[in-house]
Amino acid sequence: MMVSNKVQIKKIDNATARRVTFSKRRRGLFKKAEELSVLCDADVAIILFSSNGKLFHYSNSSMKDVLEKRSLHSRNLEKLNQPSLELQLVEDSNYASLSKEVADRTLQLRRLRGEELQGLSIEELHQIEKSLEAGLSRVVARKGEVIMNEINRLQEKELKLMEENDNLRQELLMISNAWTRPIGDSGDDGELSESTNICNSDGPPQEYESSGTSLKLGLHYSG
Amino acid sequence: MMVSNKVQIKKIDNATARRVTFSKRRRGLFKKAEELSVLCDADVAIILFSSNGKLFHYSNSSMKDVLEKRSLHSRNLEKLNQPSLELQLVEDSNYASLSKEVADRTLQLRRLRGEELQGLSIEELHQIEKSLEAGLSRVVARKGEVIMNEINRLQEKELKLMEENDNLRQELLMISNAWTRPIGDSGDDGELSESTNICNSDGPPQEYESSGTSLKLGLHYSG
DNA sequence: AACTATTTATAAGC
DNA sequence: TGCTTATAAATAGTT
Repeated sequence: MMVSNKVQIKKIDNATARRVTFSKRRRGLFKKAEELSVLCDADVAIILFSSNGKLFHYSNSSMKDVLEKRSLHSRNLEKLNQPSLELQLVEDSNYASLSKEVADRTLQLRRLRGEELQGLSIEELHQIEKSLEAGLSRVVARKGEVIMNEINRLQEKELKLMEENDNLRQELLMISNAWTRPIGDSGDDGELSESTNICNSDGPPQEYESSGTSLKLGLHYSG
Repeated sequence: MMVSNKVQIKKIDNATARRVTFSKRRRGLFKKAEELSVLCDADVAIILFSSNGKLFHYSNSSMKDVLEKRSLHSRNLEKLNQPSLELQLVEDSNYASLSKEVADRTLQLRRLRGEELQGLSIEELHQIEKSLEAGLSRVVARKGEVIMNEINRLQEKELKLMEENDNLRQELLMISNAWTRPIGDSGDDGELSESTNICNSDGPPQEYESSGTSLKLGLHYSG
């Protein structure tokens, strides 16, 4: 018995059953909305017309004023080509609540910057102070993380560059050896000491864009 | 495991979990709304802002056309008939920029709370830190002001009350003197020492609502 | 409205 | 994000 088989999602013909289901599901829907707004810190508004044309609505606190003001004294906007009350509600509340959110968040931001504090109680000021301290400690912690990451990255890069330097020095040494018994022509001195301006191991670290380890000097030696 | 114990309906602290739950429950909510509208032939519209300020909405078909066609807003329903295309565009961009502002401020707020910091550079983190420090110092300063004001206010009130006390004591003294040579009738002892339960200068400070300094005891003495 | 068998939603894990 | 699954929650049908 009870919920014997899957409910077909189609219009309920029996008017009484429809009213009952409407009531139950309306409550369920509003409850879900409430939970969503609390759990996820979201703002939600629901406007609902029964098949008899009766209006219901739900909204969590921060949207409440707008919706309620509207639905209570259903404003005397212009009547002509009235796009129906419900749509006005939706549209107006959309825009108005958006405006409200901007204003709200702007005020919060300014207070976090230490502005617009007049009229706040000691307790409220204390709350803001706590919030700032908490945020500050998180930001500082995060900065520390990022800095450590950066340092690690730099250290790794340094290591890599030192390796690369070693490789370069070794290749240079090989070249140097190759030049001591030149095969090709000319001979305007084949002097290449281990300390040249091409690669000075004592100099400051230079910016290598990870150029690989093979030497490309444009010199062609054959050995 | 899984949904092991009853879920607490309170704000989810973990930002990631909150986003996931928001997505899931948003889908659930919209589904419920859809079912309600079909089963019960109702009209329903839902407007939803995530905690990041992002806008979502649902509406069943009979509300949908208008909602979507007019991008769910248009501030000036006061405008006659169909607002011109340009006007709608202006409104749309107004709305869009408003939306953007909400998102923007929301992000700023969250970062000031130490959330959503991933991907920020050291410099950016440093800016936020500076901003928090500046805000904190202003808030703390303001709190100091408010506290000092409160202290001053209390001190002034204390002074005033002490004055009032003095006046009351003096008046009492006068009454006391008056009673030592009674003019009226009877004589059931006119004993009124300086220490009565009417005004005991050694008692704890009492809450006087600044009742002025003249004595109204309902006693009439003639001297 | 209250009750319950059943369906549905969903939190946690991956 | 999407899928899975154990469990909590919603609810259809009946009283």
